[in-house]
Amino acid sequence: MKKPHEGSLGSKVASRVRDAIIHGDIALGESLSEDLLAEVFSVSRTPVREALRQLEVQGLVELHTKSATKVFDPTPEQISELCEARFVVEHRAAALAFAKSPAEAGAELSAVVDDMEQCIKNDDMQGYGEADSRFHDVFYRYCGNRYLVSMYDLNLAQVAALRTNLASLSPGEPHRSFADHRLIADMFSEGQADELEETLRAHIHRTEENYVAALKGMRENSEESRLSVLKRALRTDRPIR
Amino acid sequence: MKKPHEGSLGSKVASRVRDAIIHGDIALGESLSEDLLAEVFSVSRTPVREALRQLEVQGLVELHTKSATKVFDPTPEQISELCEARFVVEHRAAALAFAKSPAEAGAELSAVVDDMEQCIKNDDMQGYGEADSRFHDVFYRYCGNRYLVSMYDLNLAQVAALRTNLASLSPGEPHRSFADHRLIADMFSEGQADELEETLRAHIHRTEENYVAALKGMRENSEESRLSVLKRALRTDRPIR
DNA sequence: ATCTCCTAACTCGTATACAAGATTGTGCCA
DNA sequence: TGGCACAATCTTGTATACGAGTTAGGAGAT
Repeated sequence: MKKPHEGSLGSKVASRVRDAIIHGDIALGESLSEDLLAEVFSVSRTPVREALRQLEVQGLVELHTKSATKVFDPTPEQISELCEARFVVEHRAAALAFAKSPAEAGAELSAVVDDMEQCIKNDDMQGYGEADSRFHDVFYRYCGNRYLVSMYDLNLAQVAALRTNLASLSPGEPHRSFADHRLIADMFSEGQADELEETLRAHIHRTEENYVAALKGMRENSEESRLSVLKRALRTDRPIR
Repeated sequence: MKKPHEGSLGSKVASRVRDAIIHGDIALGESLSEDLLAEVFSVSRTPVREALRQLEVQGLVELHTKSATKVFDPTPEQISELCEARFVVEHRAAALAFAKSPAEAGAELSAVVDDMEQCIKNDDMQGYGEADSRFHDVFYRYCGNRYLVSMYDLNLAQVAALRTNLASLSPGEPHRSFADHRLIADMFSEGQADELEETLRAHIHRTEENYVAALKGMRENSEESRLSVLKRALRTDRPIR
């Protein structure tokens, strides 16, 4: 009795497309098509459809009947709502994680912050972004509530996509972001729940402001062949099976 | 440019199966099959698969590769986690609803509570359950955050299913539940945020205890023909299209 | 030159067929 | 009688074909 559809082609396609969106290889707002994706990955439309449904749940694409499906393209209001919802769930996850496994979770947080410091020294922005994801992931791995985890999954991918697509446009980052994370990790280790909540709120709120600000300065798209763009973006040289 | 897949067969099938699970026509833990559902609804497996994927997201069914898909069958721990997550999101939604539309939301809450009172007088348990759903729904319709709404959707159906499948076994209900709702509606109208949070927490916590207690007393299933059970449960006399 | 309408291409929705893994029951053997 | 192996059956995964709605672009008229 195995778990859901882990090894299915649909999940593999979903992963590839998700990564491409998160890494900015596919632009926000770009329109996709099931036929095109099927051709690119050399699979039929069936797993592609399943993949797009998964991505829709995570808010990465918008499906329209009998019309193109488009990569999500958030408005400023949407970003605010996303960050608000994220804070609501995450501060509770952090509290639960501290209640259940303060030592282990605290150690992991510190370790991730150290990684972040290294990435900043090496000017490795992608590495920093991934460390950022791992940082917040710690709360959910130790919170012990599968429903909070699935709620987090609802906006996890969107947050990651916004980070790589917009954060790079914010001057002063990631140094202020890094200071936040260091602070949060320390407060967690010392069990300062109230201070942690406030710092987490401030951190996510600053993130929100950065994204909204960066959003005001993005238009034009490259006018290249759709197929070739996707082939490069999705790295089809690495076969999906 | 129409919205997602509202009118699709997949969504219709999902609705029907969801209602059947919520109303207790399909037992918790029962195993389904795509072929069977397709036959019952006179559609192909394709929309059935899509429906099951939707229900999986809402936690109503569990999919297993190359094996049966089963209706969810929560453990006590799972119920606790469900209620915890629900409270986290809902108390925030309530706060946002009050901040945005205190008058309208308050009026709707009071109206729903009046409906509840009528249902109790008429001993209409199903009506009471639906009113219960509408009550909590008010917070989300006025909270103005689409992400909180989608988070709520993650456990909305499960909560409804637990209510009809387990709540009837709890003596003293729904009178205590009704008192909670009246209290919450009043506190909301008066803007007593802190008291509302505590009452909401107590309400959901009592709900949790009722479900967990009721869960300890449910085994055996009727041994009827699977197909005929489903045909009756899903009310195939009402064609799906 | 511009606007309108119509057609052709494109997109998703559904049905069907085939393939592969999982389950279950049965019969053989110890 | 108990356990094990095997095969028939059931389940889901994937591919393909067809249909219906949408969109975009071009031809024609003004």
